[in-house]
Amino acid sequence: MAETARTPVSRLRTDGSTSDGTADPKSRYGNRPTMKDVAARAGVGLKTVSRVVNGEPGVTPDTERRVQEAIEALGFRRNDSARVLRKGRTASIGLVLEDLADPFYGPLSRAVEEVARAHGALLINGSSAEDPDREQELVLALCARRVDGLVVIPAGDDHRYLEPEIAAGVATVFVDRPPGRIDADVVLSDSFGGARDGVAHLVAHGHRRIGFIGDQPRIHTAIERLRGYRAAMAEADIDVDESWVSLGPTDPDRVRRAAESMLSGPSPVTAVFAGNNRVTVTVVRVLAGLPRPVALVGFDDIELADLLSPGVTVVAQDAAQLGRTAAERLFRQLDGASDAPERIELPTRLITRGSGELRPAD
Amino acid sequence: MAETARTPVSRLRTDGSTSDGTADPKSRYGNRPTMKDVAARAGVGLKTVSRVVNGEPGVTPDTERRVQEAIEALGFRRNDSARVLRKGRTASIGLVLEDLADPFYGPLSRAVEEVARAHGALLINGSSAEDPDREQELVLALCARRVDGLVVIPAGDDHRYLEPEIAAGVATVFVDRPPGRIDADVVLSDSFGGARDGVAHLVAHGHRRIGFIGDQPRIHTAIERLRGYRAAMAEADIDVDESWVSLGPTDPDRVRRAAESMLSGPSPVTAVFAGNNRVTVTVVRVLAGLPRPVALVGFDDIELADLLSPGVTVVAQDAAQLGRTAAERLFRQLDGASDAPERIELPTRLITRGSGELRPAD
DNA sequence: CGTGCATCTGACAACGTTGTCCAGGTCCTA
DNA sequence: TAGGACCTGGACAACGTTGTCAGATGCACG
Repeated sequence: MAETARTPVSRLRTDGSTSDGTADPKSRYGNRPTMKDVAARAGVGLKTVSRVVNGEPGVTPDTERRVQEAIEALGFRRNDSARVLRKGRTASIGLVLEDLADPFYGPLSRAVEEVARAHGALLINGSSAEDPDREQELVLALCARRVDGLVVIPAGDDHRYLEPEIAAGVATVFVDRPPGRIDADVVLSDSFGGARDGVAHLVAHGHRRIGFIGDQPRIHTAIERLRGYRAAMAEADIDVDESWVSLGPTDPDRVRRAAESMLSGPSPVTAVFAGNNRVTVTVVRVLAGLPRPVALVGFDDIELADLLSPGVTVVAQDAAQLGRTAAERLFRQLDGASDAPERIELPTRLITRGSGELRPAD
Repeated sequence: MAETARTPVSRLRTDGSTSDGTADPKSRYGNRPTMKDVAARAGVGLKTVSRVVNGEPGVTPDTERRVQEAIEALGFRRNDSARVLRKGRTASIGLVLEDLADPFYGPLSRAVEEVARAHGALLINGSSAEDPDREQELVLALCARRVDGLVVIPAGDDHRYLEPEIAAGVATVFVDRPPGRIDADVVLSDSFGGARDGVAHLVAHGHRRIGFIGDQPRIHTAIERLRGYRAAMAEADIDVDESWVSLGPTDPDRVRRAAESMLSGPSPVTAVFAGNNRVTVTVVRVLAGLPRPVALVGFDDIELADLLSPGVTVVAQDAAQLGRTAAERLFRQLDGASDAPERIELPTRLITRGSGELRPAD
């Protein structure tokens, strides 16, 4: 077997090999019955079975019944691989996102699935874990499986590798972040505006020393939200002390250190803007351990935010709507619409619950 | 096109038809280059291209280079449908669960994906929305796509329709709930024991009138947890007043009504055991609006549970571990292990945070 | 009773890939 | 230099399905 793949085409194992190294094309375990078997058993021709299976007209009820019986008896199930080979479309779409376990992506994924289902398609998804190589590997594996379309939440910033795919007719829509170095449909939330509104909200409640904790700077939403933060600060004529700003991975340890650092020192912040749901959760934990109240506004809504005290004020984006919009756009492409690539931006919504309305202590 | 599918084989649309009803097998949009095209361009034979693409030995470096160049130039991507047809394995597994957007299933799904990835396989998933017909439709669609294996969180209670598939060698593992009327591997959490421990915890803190709000009675985990509740009550010699028990859909309205009903009336409960994460969240909301404290223990951990006041005491199950265990079992089947079907039960863990330690008010 | 038409059925090729097998070439050794 | 071993490359069939097209069957009518 291929110990090292010499080509970038796909690193996924699709040969019949098992882990112990045997490769036996014949013993494709269990040898399923084919239409030929059904035809033989029913005493009809191959094509007649095909007609019955696909509900095509031109089969007498009696013949159809015989075929159905044979199908039942043999446990026949049409092989869609062969069908796809013949017909060209797979009725499946791919979704590549960062992490299915993140509460932001679950609803997004589900929304994409629902739209796909409405169009008779299945969803194949993969998590890139924020790794550009893994994103590309996944996307190409999906293309090798000839998905009809792709919904991609990019991890990388160069998607030229998708050019041949798009040229070959694979419908493609990016979500949450724009693609890099190619032109394609993209559906975004208004990260800039949302962050600006959130920070302005803190300013309106008297804060001037406001911290910003965001995701890694190579992530588009992170820099957009930071831009929104800076815009709101500039509009309020506040000079941003760079010790108030922290971008980086969103694991609890890093966020905790960032928060603790900007909450102490010479000019401690009196309010924090958290750049996404994971950051918000960690910041809530940090603030809960402090003696003095610190204001907080987070990007992304989080479950139970209303039941904390104070409730967590957030800039909410509609993950499901994001997914739905992208998927609908995708199927419009598949239905032959050939509009120019479009950038759709969905509004965010400030939900005030208390934490953003705290006044500065000093 | 098929206006009504006459067969249950698959209702998904895999013909090349577009929504406007045209069907054109030729115009399988974009006509991708094939190995034949690559071979022609590189001036070599078909099989030589195949060898290069698959990293097989027996190609001179010079020839390989020419082939690689042709692949690059044409944007060739191997068609895995054809490959699957030839080789038998698809290197993909299916996951059918209730709802990807549920925070319990996200991590589970991700864990399955990680194991699949380690085995070089992709994950196709579908949400059954707790509808047995939809579950079957999804499973059969996955089988038609010839997934190598299936991880199923059952919605229905009769899985005999899977018999031909399993006989044909489709590896199958059930998770979270056992299959109905067939024998297969299943990975469960200890719902009975977990619920019993949780309720015993409430009893130990002096409660005798304890409510139980759970999922619909056709769901295995719901009745197991109810059984655990009854066992703990029996061990404490408490007669259960049936007005304390409520099973049904877990939408907020129904749960809210159930909670309010058992919290009022002639013998109001002083504590509630919530049957899953969705129920817990709603009950927390209801209790937050009450003047007097009511004790609560929930099945499933929920995010931020520690930051509420009081913190929510839960019986935690490890969703990721559930998924991981199931997927590993699946790939053991695929690697040829032919053990008898097994039932694996993972332990739960009581996490005390305050809400379960409240003493009854009366 | 033969012709024409409508309806139903089946033989065959093709989709793109991989496994088998053989041809032709190179290189080494006797 | 002849013979063999070895290496590289290509022709061909097969995987299971569907589209095309022609053949078979049945029936009505002249």
